[in-house]
Amino acid sequence: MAAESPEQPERISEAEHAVMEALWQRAPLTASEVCQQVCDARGWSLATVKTLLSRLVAKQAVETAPDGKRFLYSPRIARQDYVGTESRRLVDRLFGGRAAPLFAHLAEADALTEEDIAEIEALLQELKS
Amino acid sequence: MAAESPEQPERISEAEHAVMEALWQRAPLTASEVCQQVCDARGWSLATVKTLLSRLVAKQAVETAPDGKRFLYSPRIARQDYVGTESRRLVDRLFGGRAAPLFAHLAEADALTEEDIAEIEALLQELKS
DNA sequence: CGTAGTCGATTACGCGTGTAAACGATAACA
DNA sequence: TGTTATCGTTTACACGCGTAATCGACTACG
Repeated sequence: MAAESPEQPERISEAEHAVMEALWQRAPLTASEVCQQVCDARGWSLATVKTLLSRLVAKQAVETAPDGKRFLYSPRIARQDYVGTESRRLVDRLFGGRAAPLFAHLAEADALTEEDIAEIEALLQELKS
Repeated sequence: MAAESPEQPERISEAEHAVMEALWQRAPLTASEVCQQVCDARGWSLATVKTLLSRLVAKQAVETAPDGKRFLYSPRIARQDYVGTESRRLVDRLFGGRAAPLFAHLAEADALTEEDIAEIEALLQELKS
């Protein structure tokens, strides 16, 4: 029975998330490659990326595979899942778990493009079928 | 020209947010009253609430008005605004600022109730008019 | 007038996070 | 073979957060 997989995934911080994004986009990557993807944008040094990668490994969000002398890093959790739990968390915290108010907010804040609206409409159609 | 209102509101933490919710629901309140609203649910002591209130005052998210010997606390920022920036932050971070993918996610995760769907549909109608 | 309760303010402390330097092993090159 | 570049690991440190005890002032009751 799957033993006990507490599997309560440790929370990923914002800086760590930036690293995850790099890995989700392309993996496996070496630490240096990750740095190439994110260091400029965030003004980080390679050392910082290394720390973040270690922490992600500790949190079991990333796994390593030896490649000669160095390691290759790959995500262990799917972006889908991360994004899902984070969205859910927000909806729960701010809107009592209801998605409609969130949507209303985005609408009111003009955060919806024409495209968004069209896509959402299409999705609604699917849901109703 | 509105001078420079840095107005870059300091980030409100999750524990602080719980206190804000109490104040948004009813204000002004004394520290003890806030505690009555949240201490049980979060397992906090009055001391904790006081600390959080102080920090919120420091962040200018809450203001105090003397009432005899004690203070009454009221929110200085509107829930609307808080919720708006937090939602936006999430959409930016996880979905590149596009709301449609967020919506798709919620749909896929069955996080949408019938009611949500109906409301969203109604909102869409309004938006299109 | 003293004493107990109540307030806000101050101080505390451990943990996660952001950011990075230092260290030790190893590979590559001269 | 000695030196340099490169890895991953270890250690560091300041700051914000969660959680709270303590302190000094004041009030109200006896």
